[in-house]
Amino acid sequence: MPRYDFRSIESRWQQYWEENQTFQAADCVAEKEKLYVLDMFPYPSGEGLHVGHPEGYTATDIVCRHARMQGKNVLHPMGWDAFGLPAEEFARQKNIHPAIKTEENITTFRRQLKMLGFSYDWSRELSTTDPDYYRWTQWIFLQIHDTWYDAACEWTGPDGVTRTGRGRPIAELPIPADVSAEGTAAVRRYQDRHRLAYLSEAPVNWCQELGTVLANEEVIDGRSERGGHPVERLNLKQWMLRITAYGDRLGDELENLGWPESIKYMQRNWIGRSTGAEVDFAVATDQLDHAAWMQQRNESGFPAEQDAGTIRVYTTRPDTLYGVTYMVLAPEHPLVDQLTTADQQAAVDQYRREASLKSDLDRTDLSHSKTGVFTGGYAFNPVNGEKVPVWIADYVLISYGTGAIMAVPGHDERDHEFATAFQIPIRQVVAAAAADAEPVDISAAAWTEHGVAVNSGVWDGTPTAACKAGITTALSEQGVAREAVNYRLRDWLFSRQRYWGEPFPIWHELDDDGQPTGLMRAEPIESLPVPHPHVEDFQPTGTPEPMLSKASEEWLYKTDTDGVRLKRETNSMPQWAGSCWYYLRFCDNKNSQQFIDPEKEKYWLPVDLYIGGAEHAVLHLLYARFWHKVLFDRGLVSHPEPFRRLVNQGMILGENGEKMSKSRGNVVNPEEVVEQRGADSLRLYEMFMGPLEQVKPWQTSGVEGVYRFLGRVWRLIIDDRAAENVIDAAVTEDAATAEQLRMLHRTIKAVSEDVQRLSFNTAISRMMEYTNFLYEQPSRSRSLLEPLVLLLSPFAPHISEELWNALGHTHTLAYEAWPAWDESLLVESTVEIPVQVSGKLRGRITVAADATAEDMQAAAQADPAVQKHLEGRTIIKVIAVPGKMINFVAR
RNA sequence: GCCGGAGUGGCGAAAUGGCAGACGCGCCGGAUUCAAAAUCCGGUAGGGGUAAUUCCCUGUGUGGGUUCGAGUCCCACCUCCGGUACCA
Repeated sequence: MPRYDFRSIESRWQQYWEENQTFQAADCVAEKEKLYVLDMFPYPSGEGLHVGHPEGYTATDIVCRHARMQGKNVLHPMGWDAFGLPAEEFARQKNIHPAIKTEENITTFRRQLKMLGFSYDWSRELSTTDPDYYRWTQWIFLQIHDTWYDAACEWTGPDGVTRTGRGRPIAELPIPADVSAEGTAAVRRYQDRHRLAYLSEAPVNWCQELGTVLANEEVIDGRSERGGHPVERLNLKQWMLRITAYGDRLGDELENLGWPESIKYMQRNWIGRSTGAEVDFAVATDQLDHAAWMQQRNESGFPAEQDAGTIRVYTTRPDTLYGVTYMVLAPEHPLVDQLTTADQQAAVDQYRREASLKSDLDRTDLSHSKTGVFTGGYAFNPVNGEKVPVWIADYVLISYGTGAIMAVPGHDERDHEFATAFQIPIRQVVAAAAADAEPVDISAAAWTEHGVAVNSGVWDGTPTAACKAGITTALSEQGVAREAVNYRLRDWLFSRQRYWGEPFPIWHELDDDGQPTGLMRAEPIESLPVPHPHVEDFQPTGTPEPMLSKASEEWLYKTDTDGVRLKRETNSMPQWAGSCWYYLRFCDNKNSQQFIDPEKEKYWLPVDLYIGGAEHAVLHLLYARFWHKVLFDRGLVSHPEPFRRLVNQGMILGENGEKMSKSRGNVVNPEEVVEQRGADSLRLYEMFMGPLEQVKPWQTSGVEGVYRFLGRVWRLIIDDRAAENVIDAAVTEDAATAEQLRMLHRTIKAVSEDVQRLSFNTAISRMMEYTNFLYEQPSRSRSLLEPLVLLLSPFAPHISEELWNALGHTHTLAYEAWPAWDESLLVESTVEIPVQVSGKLRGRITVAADATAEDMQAAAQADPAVQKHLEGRTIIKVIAVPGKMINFVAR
């Protein structure tokens, strides 16, 4: 019994915390400083917890327990990201309903997390699959659906910052007169085209085997990330979210976030903003007189939409227009047919067929060399009237820019490779700016640096930057170009064909023949949630027809009050949807009137610390920020960013230094560790392994080490030979000595500062050192032990509660004041400092702590060891840092 | 290719430009024990020297540099890990 019996201790305290609701957070406590600390909530897989989960979760738990002891009001919730494909795949194989399997998995996860003693406020638990939760996921979708982006709107938000561009209610969208003249149906279609959630026919990654479309990032080398099934490209009507409208703000507002620079960088890269120009090239035909076309453009100006008979390209290097020797259209480009001549038709058709079979990822695989086909058609270069051949090639993507490029092989690597392969002329139009630079040679490779224009008519000698601006302005005035901004970021493909996802709160109007008219109605907010329909058959439909189309007629159809027949949208939302806003719902998870009470939102948000794996660096974090900004624009949240500080925990590798995986047989099961050494040992070990953010291998013997440490702390206080928890005889009520106090306060300071910095491994080392020190002491004053228990409690809460109790306290230590250190007790009267001679350590002297440089020098020169090294040498210089070190520079 | 991050004992690691290797693992030795486990105490970068020591030399991926002084700052390079990749 008085041995350190973690089994009984841990279950007893977990029960105590639960019964006393120790960690329930009160909302809107004005007199306390709030702290919202969030873990990335897990997908409750059938495998249960792995050791990576407790890593981040322990880190946040330490921060929270520490903060409570500092008197802060702490929000520390947990929930489940429970929609998703694995449960559906399981259902398909075992014919068990995903809802049942999901509930089972959640039960396991909850039990495992409780077993680790995390101080979550479990009353705020939520699952994305709860109707009460997805009701509001659907509601937020309707807010996004009800919003258009007014790029010109200048406004000042509740944060006091003035921005340009705002998501506004669709009712405020100005309707052009010619549209309203066509009637209400035309107006509705016009609005639908401008919503932030819109339907679009687009080539998507369709996986027959999984029975769903996949996001680009879910496709690897032409196969599904999950299961490795083949993926093909299909044109399907899909829901898209207009995240590109927020591209600039998502990029710019990263600036002040306390996030790792690498993550910010990755997000900026993902957004990939570039600036340049759109330029129109007139398609050469027998009838076209280029000079006349230019004249006409000069009068009409640059058309907003690309007009017939012109190829519009996007370029970031308008300064290289004189170097254009050919153009390329994406194979899917609508002008291909028009440009292709009769004798090239067959080759073009075949090339397009081949390209259509490849996914974007196949096409962007750099390993294959450039392919393409000449269309037979030509277009006029607006800067010099040259006729340039137009090709099609799959290195140009229809989904980026205008789907067409002007090719400048002299100054673009891809164009150079292509031109070389097809013997197209390469022309130099940029030269090195510096007079003494080596001449640029573009025969073997493109030269992509900035310099000065050459072979570029009136622009010769103009530096690249000025030339870009100059040509763009000049061509704009002639009506053949305009400045343009492009993003690598695409609109977010938001629909899936899966069963186990949120239904869309959208109805499609049907005509008398039961066919969709293309007009839609939103589900009225008061009838949310659109319930997740029950089905019995989880086999994929085998077609792009979504799984939800297997639902009952009653779910699928209704007649609206005006007599219009309606059919439900049968696509479902992707797994990202639920995780886009869960951090908001934690603040107010039981609210049946609103997705969050504005008062609670103002109080708790933003999240002060968000810890999770780096695998979510881009997608989850970008999507959540996007939703948050839409809600912000619509006045539904008061902060522009959801997560103030972000930390990525490093992956834990197997004992062999490889990634943990079943196939490698190196998976460590946390439940077994808890079984053998207890939750406190697991928590402590995961924090002791190394810096939180670092990738580090598991060492089972390391768990043993921290377990021994906990045993040592236990025996500092408890007499482990007694039958009951009896305080050890060595524990006294005496006053501590000055040295003991110095060690204590040094430890308090170090641990406090380390916790602040999330440097948990060094904090634990400090407590170990202090414990080792106490073992050397002939007697142990209680005043030296109680603070240690408090310092240890965020790391190993169960043993700490037990020891606190044994020391005579009747209440939990969760809200005891965090120990304070007294700086005056830290100073020692004397210090030992190193003495160097010419930079080499030659001795040590002990001097008064406040010794001056002169005192130190005198003491050092009196030291025999130092004297030996100074003998016969001339001291050139003495560097003495009081209290630190002294160095004689001698010759 | 590009962009990050990291290279320190047998291992995980520590170190505001100021005594490299704290703390832990492992290993070695001792105490305790009939014996073992557990526990407690001591040692442990490498090489050399000494009867012994608070002795000497070398050492933080490689090569340069700045500095009285560099694991730490600067330049070049090597290796590993992560991310990303025809975005015009």
